[in-house]
Amino acid sequence: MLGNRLKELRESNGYVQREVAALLHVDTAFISKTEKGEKLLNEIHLKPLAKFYKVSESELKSIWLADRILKIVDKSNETANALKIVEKYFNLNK
Amino acid sequence: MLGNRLKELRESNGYVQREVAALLHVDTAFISKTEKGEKLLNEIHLKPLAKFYKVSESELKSIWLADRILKIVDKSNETANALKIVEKYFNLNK
DNA sequence: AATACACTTGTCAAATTTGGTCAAAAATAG
DNA sequence: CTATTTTTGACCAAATTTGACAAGTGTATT
Repeated sequence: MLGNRLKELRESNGYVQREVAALLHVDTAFISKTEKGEKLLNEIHLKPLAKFYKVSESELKSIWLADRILKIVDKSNETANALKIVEKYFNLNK
Repeated sequence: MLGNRLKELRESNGYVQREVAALLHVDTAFISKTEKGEKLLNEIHLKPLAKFYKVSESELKSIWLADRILKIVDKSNETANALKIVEKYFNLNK
């Protein structure tokens, strides 16, 4: 999810992975894996990426959080219920 | 969250932590911590607990999942967005 | 076909998290 | 007061995660 978005941003801006890796001071192999959704970026990388691509950090953070949640849930009623519980807990949605 | 529910179930059924600990083959200290929300139970404990208290495993699993999600989110717009993304991903709701 | 660059993949060490234990302290019940 | 229950804190092994490194694949260019 975040991987796809970042790959899209990278390509539409004409960058190669090496440049993103340099920005974040990580290996290009790691960038490859994050774009493929094999690994998740560290939260501290969201801000520099948002600046780099001129998108809101909030957008990236939302997708990043979604990815983390997706790692622990599946498509089930329990998941649907759990999400409702969390929403109610924070009284998000109205 | 799950801790409160389990404590409620335990007390309303007149058990002490030692008995629950025995059921799960763990220390009473650990039960105390899970009831206080300091530690999360392992998923494998949900089934025996559900049987023990005669509630659905699905209920416990939902709350347990919610707890795990709550550990990685906070009350923010990003959280609200992330939950929407996850719902859409699984097309839960509708 | 050789070189060059972009990307991917496998493996691994180090750091972190998870799921507990143990001993002792504190609360509570009898 | 004393016996039982619950809580606390310090610790730990095992599982997971993070990200580096080396080596591989794909594709253009020459």
